[in-house]
Amino acid sequence: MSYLEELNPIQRQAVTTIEGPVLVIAGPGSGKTRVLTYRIAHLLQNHVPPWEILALTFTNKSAREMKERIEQVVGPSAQKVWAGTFHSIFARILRYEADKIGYPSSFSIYDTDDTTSVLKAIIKEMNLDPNVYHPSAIRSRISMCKSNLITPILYRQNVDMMQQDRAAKRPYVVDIYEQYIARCFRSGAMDFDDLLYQLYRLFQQNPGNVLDKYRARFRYVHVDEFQDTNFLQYAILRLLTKYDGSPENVFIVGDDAQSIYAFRGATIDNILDFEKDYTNLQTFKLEQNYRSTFHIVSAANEVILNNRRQLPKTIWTNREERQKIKLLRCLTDDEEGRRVADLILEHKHRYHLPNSDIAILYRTNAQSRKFEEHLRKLNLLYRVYGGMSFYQRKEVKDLVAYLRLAVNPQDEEALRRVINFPTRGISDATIGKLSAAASAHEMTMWEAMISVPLDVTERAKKSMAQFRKMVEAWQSRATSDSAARLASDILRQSGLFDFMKNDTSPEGLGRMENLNAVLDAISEFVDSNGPGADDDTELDFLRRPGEEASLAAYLQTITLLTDADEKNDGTDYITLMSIHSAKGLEFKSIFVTGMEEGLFPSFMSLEDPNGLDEERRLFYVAITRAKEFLTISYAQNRYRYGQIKACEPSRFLEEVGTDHFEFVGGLGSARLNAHSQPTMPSQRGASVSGNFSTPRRLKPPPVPPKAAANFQASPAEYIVEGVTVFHQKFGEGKILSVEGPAGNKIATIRFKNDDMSERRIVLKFAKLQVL
DNA sequence: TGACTGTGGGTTTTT
DNA sequence: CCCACAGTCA
Repeated sequence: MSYLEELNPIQRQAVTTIEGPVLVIAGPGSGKTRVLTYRIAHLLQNHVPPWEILALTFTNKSAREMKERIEQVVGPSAQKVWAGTFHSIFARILRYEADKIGYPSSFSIYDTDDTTSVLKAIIKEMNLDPNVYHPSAIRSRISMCKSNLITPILYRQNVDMMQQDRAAKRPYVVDIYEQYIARCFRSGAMDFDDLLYQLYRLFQQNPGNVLDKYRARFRYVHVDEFQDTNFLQYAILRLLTKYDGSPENVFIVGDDAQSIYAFRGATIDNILDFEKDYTNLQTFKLEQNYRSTFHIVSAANEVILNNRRQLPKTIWTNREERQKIKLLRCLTDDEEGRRVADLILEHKHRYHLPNSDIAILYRTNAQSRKFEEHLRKLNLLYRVYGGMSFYQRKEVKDLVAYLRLAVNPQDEEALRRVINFPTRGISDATIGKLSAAASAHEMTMWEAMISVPLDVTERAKKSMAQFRKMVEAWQSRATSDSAARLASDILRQSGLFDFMKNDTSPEGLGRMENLNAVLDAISEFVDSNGPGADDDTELDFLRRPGEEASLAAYLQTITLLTDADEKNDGTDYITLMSIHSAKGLEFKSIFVTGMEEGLFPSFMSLEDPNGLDEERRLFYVAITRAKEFLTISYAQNRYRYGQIKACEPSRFLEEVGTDHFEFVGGLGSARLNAHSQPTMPSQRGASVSGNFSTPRRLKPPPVPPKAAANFQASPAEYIVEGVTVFHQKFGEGKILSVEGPAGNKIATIRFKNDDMSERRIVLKFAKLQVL
């Protein structure tokens, strides 16, 4: 029982309370994951069979980590615990039970792009204006409905919602919603919300007593990050664990202060409801922070105090004081990028940090570019998360669409995607007729292709017949043949391979590589999930041999992956990600960037106190990711929509006591100007340093006095081709080239407001400041 | 059919 | 500024 000794008394109590409902309120860095994993390990040690244990998380990554850590304590039986994301576990259950609610077990999963594209098609068919019925806005409204169990019928009965739609001049949203549901169903497809919603329906309707089966099976249920669950997720949890005679072994872990998904329907009410619904509840509060040093923990406490509603708790640490929080004031977003990169380099040397100890966090993904630029200049390796995942790339989606079609030909989105790609003589006009026929008969395009005679050319008919034959051939092999072989045949027979192989550009080769990577991934998937992967299947009624290795299972898995789930190849890189994706992670050195009003907090939230509180929690999450070094930066001017805009420092900075900050030297190295008297006056608000021409001003003064006051020459090594510099006499200019030996370099510069087109300037003498 | 151009619109966060 | 999309041309 040595693992119990690694826990503090409260943690140990929580872990060893194995009967009845348990709520663990866990502050950042308080050993939340440890408690969760050790609790499961403890169950296993006490002879609870692994398949009776369910653990639900939000990301694949945390599920994987959890499994690994359980395995370290109890060995391989950990792999049989049902640990995964809500979406992936539910997809798996739905795969087994699909027929009970009228879906094929090989149902497709529509990702956000698929969903949007279905909505676009519906909007178009209904002759509605896509500028009014903005597809992505409709998508989020539908998503909101599903997450709150609002069916189209309830929608129509809901006076408020109907009123909202009328007020927004889009009274037909509910009709789109209805159409959308019908289409998805016909196509044998579920979107992300359906994976929860349809499971709820299944459980609620309980055909064949299916719910009782799962109740009996999952006797120990765990939920991580409970503060991020939405109404629907909680409803499912309740169905599963709250009933007459239930042992109510529900173990939930969360922190209201880290709730950052309210915008997606997560609600703190779930924690409060949990206390009401499970009356035997035992609550444990983990308040000791083992992660971060003093200034970081204190700053976090001070900030979160400004939120209105929260469960009372105080996070404390007995880790030593160490570093203060570095605060970087930068003139522009570009300078922010440069200085963060510089600081990282310096940091690495001074403290011998590997790249993997460092992360740059930001509010919006678009901010990554500046950092990438400057990290590249310093030859620092980095990886950006939150971009397009592997499976979202066009070529991969194309191949996957073919695979989806082989498994489920009703999949309309897949069909649309590939029916004429690569081109096979089925024109847009033909596709339009096919689609219209399908709608008219309330069937899928695939069905229409089979049974509705179309008024098209013989050539088009022939092409369609050929296409059909090809897909049918794959379809007949989909369940019997090896997924890997089938996929490889599909790549060739579809014409994708031939289409791609002609492209020998570097990008083309990369795309080809990606396709091969999909094939490899399928082989690997089959190997690790195939028959024999599990030796006591008969005890685990959900594991049917072979089923888990099917092509359908693979396709359903990959749609739920994000780029955070891609394997890293062991290289040592700096992490760049949004704060949202950093939730649950920790790094020795964290940079929280872009701390400006309107950016963080986001301008979308400025009007709304709840929104602001959520932004504040997000800031709380951001700074508590840091173990030892925390650097916070903001820019006074930032490009937005291609134009430079003056920015105020974020209000959140004022909420941290100045004694936790160290103001770092550099160009804008005054104190935080919002609440202490700036040592350099006139850096606020609209007084954009004049070296940027504001769009409305026709002729900016040639030597803006304010910029001159702030002028600080940059070292010669920063002056390289392509950078923008400021010269005290000539103003803003761009470096066209740099030549000559080190120490005696000459730069060719084009200044914006200068009669001469170019000037050659000897760097040794000239004072230039990189902007 | 594909490649190119202009324009219009948009930035919050994600399974 | 950056992207997606519609429309035009070869």
